[in-house]
Amino acid sequence: MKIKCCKTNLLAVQDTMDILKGRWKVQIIAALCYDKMRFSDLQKEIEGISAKMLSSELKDLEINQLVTRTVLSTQPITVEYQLTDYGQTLKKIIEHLAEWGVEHRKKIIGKVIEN
Amino acid sequence: MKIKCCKTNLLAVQDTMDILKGRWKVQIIAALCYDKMRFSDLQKEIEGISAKMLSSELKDLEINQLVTRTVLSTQPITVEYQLTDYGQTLKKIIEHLAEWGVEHRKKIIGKVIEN
DNA sequence: CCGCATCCCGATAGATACTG
DNA sequence: CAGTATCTATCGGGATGCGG
Repeated sequence: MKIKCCKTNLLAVQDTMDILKGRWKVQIIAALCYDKMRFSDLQKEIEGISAKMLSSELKDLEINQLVTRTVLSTQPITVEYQLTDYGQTLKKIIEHLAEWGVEHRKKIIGKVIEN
Repeated sequence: MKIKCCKTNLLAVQDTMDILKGRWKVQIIAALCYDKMRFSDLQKEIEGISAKMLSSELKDLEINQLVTRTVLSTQPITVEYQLTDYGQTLKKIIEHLAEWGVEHRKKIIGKVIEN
């Protein structure tokens, strides 16, 4: 598909960003990319996130049908989150973001060494 | 490059998102993807952005070496912005975001029609 | 273990007016 | 035309405590 530079595409980009907005959503999706995870494991995996934010961000993602929430009748209760098929369609984007981030960090480190 | 689900990659993703964060940066880059543009044209192209935001977001992008700023000695003065080669490396990501946004909108519209 | 409720603060960004 | 300055409203998100 050919993307042209016009308002339609600016809006399309914005639609996507609206769903991924906030400090944590992309990281949550990235963490779920390769496996379902429990709430507490997600919180360990994602450095610095509070339970409140994890909970509310997951709810947003659930509303947008990117993740499913499964309550397990363990004692005490545990909850598993997992990407939906639809959520999986974001995987490629996440991978690109990660690759770019890695390259960017290299570039920054290179600069630091130069000086 | 193989991306694994580990903290390193969550951080890499976050590095990228930090650079693209805020309501407007991605749209600005998208607008500049296929041509350099003047300040006023950018403001027309990007629905709803104020001069203040456009100015400060462009400054951030310039600091991160994603765009260049060129003052033309016209009367009155005009300023052109254009993606750097480094900024161009974000083009693929933007395209993916746009494609996903288009698909997502289709999905949403489908839902609306269903109900 | 999971997650909601409340309180609170700093960052973000909109409106408006002004300048070289 | 391309910004800057100021003022304000809003929002993200941290801390803490409670409840199922």
